Amino acid sequence: MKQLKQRSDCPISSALDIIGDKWSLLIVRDIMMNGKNTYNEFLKSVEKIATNVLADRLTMLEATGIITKEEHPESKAKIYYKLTEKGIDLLPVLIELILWADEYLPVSKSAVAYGKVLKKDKAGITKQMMAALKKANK
Amino acid sequence: MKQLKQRSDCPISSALDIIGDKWSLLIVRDIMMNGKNTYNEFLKSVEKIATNVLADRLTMLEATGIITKEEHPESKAKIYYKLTEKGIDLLPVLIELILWADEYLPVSKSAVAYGKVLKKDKAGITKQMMAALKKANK
DNA sequence: AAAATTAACTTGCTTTTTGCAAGTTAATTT
DNA sequence: AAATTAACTTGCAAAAAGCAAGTTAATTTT
Repeated sequence: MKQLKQRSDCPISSALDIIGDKWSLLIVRDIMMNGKNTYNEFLKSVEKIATNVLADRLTMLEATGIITKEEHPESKAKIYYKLTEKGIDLLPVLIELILWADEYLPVSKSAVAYGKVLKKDKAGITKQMMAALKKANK
Repeated sequence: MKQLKQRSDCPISSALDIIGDKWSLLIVRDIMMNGKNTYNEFLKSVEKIATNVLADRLTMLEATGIITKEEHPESKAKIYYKLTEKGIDLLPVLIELILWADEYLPVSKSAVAYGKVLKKDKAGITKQMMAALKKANK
């Protein structure tokens, strides 16, 4: 696995030591916003993560306490990945990334629309989503 | 240079295509919060970025419109790197990373203290910092 | 005014990470 | 019983990161 070392005690740097890559936050996104919870569901995302990289990221997200592996309620062949509270608390980071991308990068129509809604009541929507995620996670 | 391609039209993915790595946001941080503006100042940061990686990231941050290169006011030997508005608008992302790291990762005492202050009036402090950065940037 | 230093890179090389295709094993479905 | 699905692992090539040393122009020191 990609080794986990802290480059400094700066909070930004420390956060990036864990989630500063192209894939980790997409897995968090898929669980948080796209209702995905299994390896194969993550694999099917449009961004096409490589199988070994996905396995690696899942291991490290679990090791850092962002996700947990659980028994899948419907099948023993599946593993149910879910966010921990630490993982759910990444929501505000994702929200800010969405707002920034929405302002400056070419994104889908639906993302633009969602950005507009978000912008009007960022704090409220974030709070509400966070509460829903935490409630559903119990 | 690291090539820039959009993996999808998802805003989170698109943002990560640009700043989803271990170094880009540290350069933004150094300009935004640590008063650094030159190659050698970036090199001296505690996280110890490699010289070629720094050169690469500066090129790509400029190519994506997050920073600009300007004449240094004091010396022709130096280059003055500054944030664009697009770069300044990454402040909320950095703020959320700080808050998350502050809550879940081992960070410096001063970062913990700053996090507490931030938490009390996130929106207000962000707004004020943003205004100060944009004003200073004119 | 020559020599040393500084600033911003570049180059070459090794190590690490990513990407891709194929293979494995257990559980589930046909 | 055979085929499929789910979650990985393995092997290998390509890309990126890390490290040390070198280059060039500007600036400072002697």
